Amino acid sequence: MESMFALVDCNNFYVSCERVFNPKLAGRPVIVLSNNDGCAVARSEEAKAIGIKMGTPAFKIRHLINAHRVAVFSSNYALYGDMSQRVMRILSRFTDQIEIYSVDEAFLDLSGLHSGQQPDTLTDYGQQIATTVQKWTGIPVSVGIAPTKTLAKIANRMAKKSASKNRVLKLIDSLDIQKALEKIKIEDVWGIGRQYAARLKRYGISTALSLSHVDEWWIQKIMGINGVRIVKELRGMPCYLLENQPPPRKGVTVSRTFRTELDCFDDLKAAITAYTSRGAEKLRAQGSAANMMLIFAATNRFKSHYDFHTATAHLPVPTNDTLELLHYADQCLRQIYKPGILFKKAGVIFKDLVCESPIQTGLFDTRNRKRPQSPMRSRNLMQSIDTINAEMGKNTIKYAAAGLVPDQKWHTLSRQRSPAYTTNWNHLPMAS
DNA sequence: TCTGGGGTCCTAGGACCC
DNA sequence: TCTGGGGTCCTAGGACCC
Repeated sequence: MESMFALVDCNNFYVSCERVFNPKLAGRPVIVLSNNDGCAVARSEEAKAIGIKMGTPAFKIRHLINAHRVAVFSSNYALYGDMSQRVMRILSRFTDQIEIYSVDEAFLDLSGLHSGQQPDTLTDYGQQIATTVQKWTGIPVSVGIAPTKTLAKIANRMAKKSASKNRVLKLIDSLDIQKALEKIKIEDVWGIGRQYAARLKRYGISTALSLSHVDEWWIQKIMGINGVRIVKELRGMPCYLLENQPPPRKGVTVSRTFRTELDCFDDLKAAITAYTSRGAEKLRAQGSAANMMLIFAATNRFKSHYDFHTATAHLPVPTNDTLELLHYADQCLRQIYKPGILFKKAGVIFKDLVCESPIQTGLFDTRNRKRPQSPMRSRNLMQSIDTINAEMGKNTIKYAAAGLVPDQKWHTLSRQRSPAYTTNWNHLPMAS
């Protein structure tokens, strides 16, 4: 059976989420900023049109924001995460052959639909998907349909640019594919970033079409096996399959930039405590336990002198117990902290993850001497805390070392966060 | 003054073993 | 003590993604 993929991608996702609950934003330039109100990470079409580029720091576009009355939002991950789930649930009604690729994109396997159908079946189906998502969530999406994921990415890109209201585009006939590849710049091909684009251009390869014609041996030398896969995919031979059930993550990271520089141990410790607890929650949520943890703290990377300090702890037994992890986090932090250094960012990384159950208790496990709790009791405690925090809101229960004062120096800054419309009863929008 | 966060895969090279 | 080749495992770094 011939393969056929659809890539469904939400348009300007974070901005669209804000617009759903704030209709006055329609037609206006709107941007959403990264953590700490740092960089523009989502832009409405109007914001793109006045020259706001992806990833630009907010302070560098202050003049554009003022001149064009741009609506600016801090990022609101509770809202975007919830809207993402709604979109994905709707897509799942169309097929169970779905791969949730990111917060705002999913691949659908439509090969069953493709074989022996009327010529327009696929386009109609794409329209139906786009219309349903828009109607039920208010989020506009584009749909690209093609025989490989790489071509579906390209089809999606072209669908977004098309002026028509229904943004669905299929690339199936080889002549259509040729014409499309000719228009796509090499750096816009999925898997070709800045470095490879520059290198390929030096060899005169500047469009997706010319990339599709290169010799496989040659591209293997330049880009390794992934280069070969990209070339084949551009020719219509699928190398990347639908990943229906994603494997558990191989590592878990929690890190943040602080709103100001910190040199006080207690502030840094409060931050690391919060990140460690959050990381442990993530481990438990995916049923993993860590063999190793790494704590890092860094100075401001935009200053002339940059320091990046790390310390690692190998855990005696794989664990996802917050109290135990906090114990090692503290040890690590004491290794890297030095008075007088101005830290701007810190984080925790859990690696060498294993499946959490059954808990393997090593023959020489001395954990019970250091930590009076039995593994079973701690597991029940962690479960209770996770349940309470899930039902009553994040940080209903937290660790005292993370600090009890609401507004701390290490917290991220978000001056213009919209309400949590869909996940907090107190923030429900009012009809007036 | 002000510059995000969290992932993946691949490859080359060194250590080690037989 | 000298000599050779080949396999595996691990790690760091580089590239990419959203």
